[in-house]
Amino acid sequence: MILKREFYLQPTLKVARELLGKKLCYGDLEGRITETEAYLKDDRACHASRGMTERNSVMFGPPGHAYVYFTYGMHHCMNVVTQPESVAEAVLIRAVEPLNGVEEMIRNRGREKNIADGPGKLCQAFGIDKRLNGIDMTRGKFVVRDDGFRPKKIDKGRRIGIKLDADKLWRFYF
DNA sequence: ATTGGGATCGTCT
DNA sequence: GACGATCCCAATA
Repeated sequence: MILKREFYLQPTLKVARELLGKKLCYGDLEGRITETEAYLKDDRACHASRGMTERNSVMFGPPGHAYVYFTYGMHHCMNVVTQPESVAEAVLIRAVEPLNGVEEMIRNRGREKNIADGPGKLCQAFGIDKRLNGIDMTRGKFVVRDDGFRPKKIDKGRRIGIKLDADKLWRFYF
């Protein structure tokens, strides 16, 4: 079943944990989510922490929508917005294990290994870019599904690549 | 196995 | 005008 609005209204740290093991689906491409990071409103590492800008405005919108941004001049990263409108929090999808459409992902990536084991890599593998910024992930062809899979054990650690609030253990993986 | 540098450009100060 | 919620390759140990 497709994850719906209520799922994304739970506390953001809980959403980040519970997204692990769910399936990220974009058309026929599917991958098991294996790593996430939470970004909270009073968190200096969060793009929204210094107010709304054109880039981060989707984070201030309704839950269950995709926040896709472009960074380092060459990579896209994707989040799912959590919390009600005007509460700017989100969960970054950092890695997935390819399940379906692997051949297409390999084509998109131009290599056979390390297909989707990073936030920029999975966006390239799935063909996710700014065109998907702001779209509703509770319906349509870009969604997260629960197929009953549950991770055996979930680990946590520091978030990657940030300077501010780097001590928070808000990265989850299995 | 780990580390360091370069690529590259949209966004924010 | 500076720098990033990154990736890849090459060099090192």
